[in-house]
Order: sequence, then C-alpha cells, then structure tokens
Amino acid sequence: MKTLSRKQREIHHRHSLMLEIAETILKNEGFAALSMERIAELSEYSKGTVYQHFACKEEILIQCCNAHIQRLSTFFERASQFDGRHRERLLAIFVAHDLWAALEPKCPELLQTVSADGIRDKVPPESLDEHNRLEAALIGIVANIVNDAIYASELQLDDSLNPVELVFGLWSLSYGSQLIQSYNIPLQQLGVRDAVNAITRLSGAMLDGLGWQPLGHEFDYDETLKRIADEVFADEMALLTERKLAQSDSYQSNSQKT
Amino acid sequence: MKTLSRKQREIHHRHSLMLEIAETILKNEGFAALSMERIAELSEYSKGTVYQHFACKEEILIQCCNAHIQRLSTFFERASQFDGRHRERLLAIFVAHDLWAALEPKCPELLQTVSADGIRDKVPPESLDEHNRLEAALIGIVANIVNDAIYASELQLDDSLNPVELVFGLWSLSYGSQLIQSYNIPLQQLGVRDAVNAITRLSGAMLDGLGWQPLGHEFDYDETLKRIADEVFADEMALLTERKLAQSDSYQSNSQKT
DNA sequence: TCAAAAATTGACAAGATGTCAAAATGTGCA
DNA sequence: TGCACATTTTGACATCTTGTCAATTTTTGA
Repeated sequence: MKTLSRKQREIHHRHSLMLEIAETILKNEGFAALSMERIAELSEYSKGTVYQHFACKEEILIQCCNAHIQRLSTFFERASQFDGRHRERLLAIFVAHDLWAALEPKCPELLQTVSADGIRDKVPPESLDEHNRLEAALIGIVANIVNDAIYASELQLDDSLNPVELVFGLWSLSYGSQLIQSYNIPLQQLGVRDAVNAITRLSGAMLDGLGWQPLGHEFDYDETLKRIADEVFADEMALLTERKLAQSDSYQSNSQKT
Repeated sequence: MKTLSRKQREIHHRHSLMLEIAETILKNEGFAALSMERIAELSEYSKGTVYQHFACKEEILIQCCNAHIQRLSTFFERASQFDGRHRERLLAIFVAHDLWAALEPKCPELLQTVSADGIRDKVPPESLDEHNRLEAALIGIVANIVNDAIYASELQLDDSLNPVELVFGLWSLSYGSQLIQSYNIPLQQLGVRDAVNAITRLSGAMLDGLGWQPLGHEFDYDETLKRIADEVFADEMALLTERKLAQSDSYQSNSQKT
C-alpha cells in the first residue's frame, strides 16, 4: 500500500513537472516550439513515458490552458462578489479579465491556439469536456450578474436579447480585443492609444445603450475602479506594479550597460 | 517574346490552379490537412515546382486569406456608399461583414489561422505586408464613416475615445463573435438563439450609448436593413437564399431516400 | 540546329509524431 | 531472501512532413 502510494505520488509529481516544462516552453516560444521530444529531454524521461501522461502535445496545451481558465474563474468569482451595484460588479469582471491577461500576457494567445485548426480534433474528449465545462462556468458567473440586475429592475431586456446573449456580446468584445492585441498589428500606429481603456469605455457605452442603471455618468467610474483594485485585487495589483518596477529597473541597468 | 509570354501565362495559370486546390482543401478540411505534397499530387506537378510558387504552406494560406479580405474590402466599399445617414452606413458595414461570413463560412476561421501561433513567423514579408495593408484598408473605410458622422455633428467623442478606438471596438466585437461562433461551443444550448442578431443589436446599443444620432429608436431599423439588402447587396442576398433553398431541397430528397 | 539558360523533378536530409517489443523495475508470495 | 509475475520504461522504428538541391528535361534565342 505504501509503496503503491509512493509510486502514485511519483507519477503525479512527474505529471506536474512535465506540465511545468511545457508551460515554460509555451510562454517563451509558443505552441509551435513545443515537442514531445523536448519535454522528454528536459524532464529526463523517455518519449514513451511522456506519451503515458499525455496522448499528444495538443493535450498538454489544453491542460495548461485549463489551469489558466481555472485561475480566471477564481478571479471572476472574486470580482462578482464585489460590494457594489450590479453594474459595478460587471465592471469588476472586466477588471478581472484585464488583470488576468496583464499578469500572464501569453494567455489569450494560448487560449486562441486551443481553438486553432486541428487542435480540438486531436485532444482526447476528457480534457476537451473539462475545457468546455470551465468556459461554461465563466459564462455562468457573468450571466448571474446580469440576472441579478434584471431581478433588481436595474436592467430591462426586451425579447430581442436575453441575458446569455448579452454575456455572449461582452465576451466577444473582450475576447476579440485581446486577440487583436496579441497579433502584431501596429495598433498604436493606426491611432489606438490604450486598447484596454477603449474597450472598457465601449462596454460601458453598450450597457448605457441598454439602459442599465446606474448609467455611466450616474456613478463615479474612476472611484469604482479604484475600489475594485483596492477591495478585490489588491495583491494582484501590487504584484503587477512591482513587476513593472523591476522591468523598468532592469531596462535602466541595461541601457546603462550599453 | 510571344513564347516567353506564353510561358508566363502558364506559370500564372498554374499559380491560380494551385491556389484553387489549396482553397478547396482549406474550406473542406482546414489548414492542418493542407500539405505541399497533396497540392503537388492534385495539381500533377512535383513538389519542387510547388515550392517555386510558394515558400511554404503558410504562404498559401495567407494568399488565400488575402483574396478573401480583398473581397470583404469591396463589400465594405459598397456598404460605405449606402445612401443614408452615417449611422445607417455603419449598419451596412455590419451587414456586409455578416454576409461575407455567411457566403464563405470558413473565412473567419481561416483568418484566425493566419494569426495562430507560428504562422506569421514563417510567411515571407511580402505576403505579410500585403495582409497588413489590406487589414488597415478595412479599418480605414470604417474610420471614414465615423469621421463623417463627427464632421456632421451626429456623433461627439470625448477625449477618452478617438474614432480609430471606436473602430477597434467594433472590430473586436464582430471578430470575437465570429470566432466564438466558429468554435464548437454549444452556444444554442447555453441560451444564445441568434448570435448575429444579438451582436447587431448590441453594436446598436453601443452606438446609442455614445449618443450617435439618430438613436436606435429614432429610425426604422428593419426598414434600413431591408433597404441595405435591396440597394447594396441584392445579388448576394439572392445567391444566399438560392443556396439555402438548394440545401433544403437536397435535404428533403435525402430524407425521402432514407 | 544547338549551346546556354531556365524550369522541373524526385531523391534525400532533417525532424516530428506515435507505436511497440524488449529491457528494466517493482510486487507479492513461499 | 529468492523467485515468478506484473507493471513501467525505454528507445529503435515506421511514417509522415517540410524544405533542399543536384541531375535532368525543356525552353530559348542566335
């Protein structure tokens, strides 16, 4: 019993090790650079053993992504518990999404890769089901906020639009913008100064257009943003500014060197 | 001179032939199923000759996509010439985009594939530049409509949002929704009845929120849609309904058979 | 007609995935 | 402990790609 359990622990440990190695490659070089061969070398096991853990490299990708969606899910959960009007809770969701992408900038790209041609077909159903379940959970969290707002009569939707369709639209907006940003299109050059701010602003306009109370000019937008940062995501905000400082420091020391 | 020209024509013809073959594979089986080998076989030339036309299969993909964006561009041009208020012209752009996707349902996916991991790095710069140029042209067409509206005082934007940022938001919304639709997420099951309609409705809400005159309830929305279909896209709408009829016919004859 | 130029071919190297028989290691019983 | 049996690990192998290039064929133009 004890030896069996030790073996199982070893297998678990190895699984994590391989996922970590894959994560590093994915973040630094992308999915195209990921190969079973390399994971075998770096983990110092043979290729056959890697295949015992993952049916293909696509499964490794989706398992990494599932972990990231999981993390986003906890961000969403926390955001949805923000103490404020329902519309402010939705704003907190936007902040959560942006913060998530800011902390791990490669995430949107990786998520996109899961949906790229030929990936989903290769992934074994279990991992894919898990992926779909996690995505549905995200939608659920946001849909709940919309439903709360409707219940509180702060939002009325007519027959042409139901709550899930609104969530679908918000999702499209955020997802689309994060993807376009992850491409190498020279947005700055085209005239986009701050993509994140623009999208937040436009989602606000969308909600105003639907008549979601309080309207954008009826509450202190910046004050709410500040409260969300302080009350919900204090640790993450600190981590982010810390990282930015470290980056500018190393940038300075680099430019001093040259 | 004449023989040289004949040779050149032959090369041109072969280039088109190979692109056509690739297009068919891409539409039916996707990018993963595309291989230089297969194009060589189907075109009855050798692999080396295929490589004389295209540096890699990624270049074939991007050239196919460029043709599709080109087509979208002409749709946009026509839409932007719609005889109506500037806001109605923008609605025509949405119709153009949806019609484009409806006529060639694989297009959004193919476009996404261009931006998938490891594609842009392999494509030779010429084709990539062309791609970026075409995308910038699309943005330009829409930005012009926004600028016209501002010039006509039908829309005022404050400092937090400029015209290109608004276009970026509209683009994100459309692009994101078309991608999500192209995935195999069971949207219907989650509660989304008509994704295209929902997005059109929400983009309208967004423009209302920005105060773009005339507001959504101030003009006959369905009447405008009808006019756009009749005046700008009559041929394409006819083609689409014709195709749908053919499909339901074959569906019927199929079910009669069984 | 023929030599030089250009185009075409397919064998080949490189590198990846996924399989599987053989080798190594672990388990449990006498 | 020693031994037979079960499980795990390994890496050679078959297969499939891409991309290259020397040899061959075709075209050109004088």
